[in-house]
Amino acid sequence: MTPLDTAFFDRDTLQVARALIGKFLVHHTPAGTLAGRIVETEAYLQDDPAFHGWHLVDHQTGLVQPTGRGYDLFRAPGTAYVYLIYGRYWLINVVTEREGIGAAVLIRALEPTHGIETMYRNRLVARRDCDLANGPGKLTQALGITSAEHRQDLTRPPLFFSDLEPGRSLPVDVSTRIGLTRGTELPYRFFIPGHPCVSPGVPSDIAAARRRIKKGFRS
DNA sequence: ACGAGGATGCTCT
DNA sequence: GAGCATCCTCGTG
Repeated sequence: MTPLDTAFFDRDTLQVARALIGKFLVHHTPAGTLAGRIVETEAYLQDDPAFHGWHLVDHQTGLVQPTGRGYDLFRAPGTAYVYLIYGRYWLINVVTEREGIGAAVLIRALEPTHGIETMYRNRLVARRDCDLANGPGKLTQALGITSAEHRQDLTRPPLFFSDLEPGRSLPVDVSTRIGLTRGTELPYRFFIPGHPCVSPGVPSDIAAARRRIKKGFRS
């Protein structure tokens, strides 16, 4: 289980988000090794209204205010950015591109492969293996990831990425992202088409279009 | 199957 | 005070 190194994350974020599909997220915990194959990711870029560091950037000059939670997205490639959403769920990103550039990849879904029994204990509502980690809040629950992992170096244990199937190539599709109100038109989501463990969410622009149709608007 | 609504706490977009 | 890169439950069909 060799960790992916800093160089893997120190490059174009869309490339990293695509390359992470099929890699594994591994967490060594006291209860054993918990891991899964990554089947869905999203990229967040410095020049992106959905990016948590967007308000820190002067988009004319490129200068960055080094304050607040969002600044952790400008740290060294391979750093964990873990935050709480809706007061309830932890989401994990890995920071990309060189230090000082703001960008990250959100891990959105895993196919559980190691420590599945422990994951069921971490997620009592799960009925099938794919229910354990088919969403960004679910996979952190399954793998025991919380704010304790925020700003950890993800290029070394206990929490890291690994290529456990070198040479294997999987199909990857692209779409717009899920659960957003801004940046909804950007094609920054990557996933394995038809994979049963991809999250059930609907891309935000498609969801919005459905709501409009239901209210009686025409396209 | 699917949709509506609520939980819950941190950040400031 | 508003908004949020979510998930679960409960209602209806």
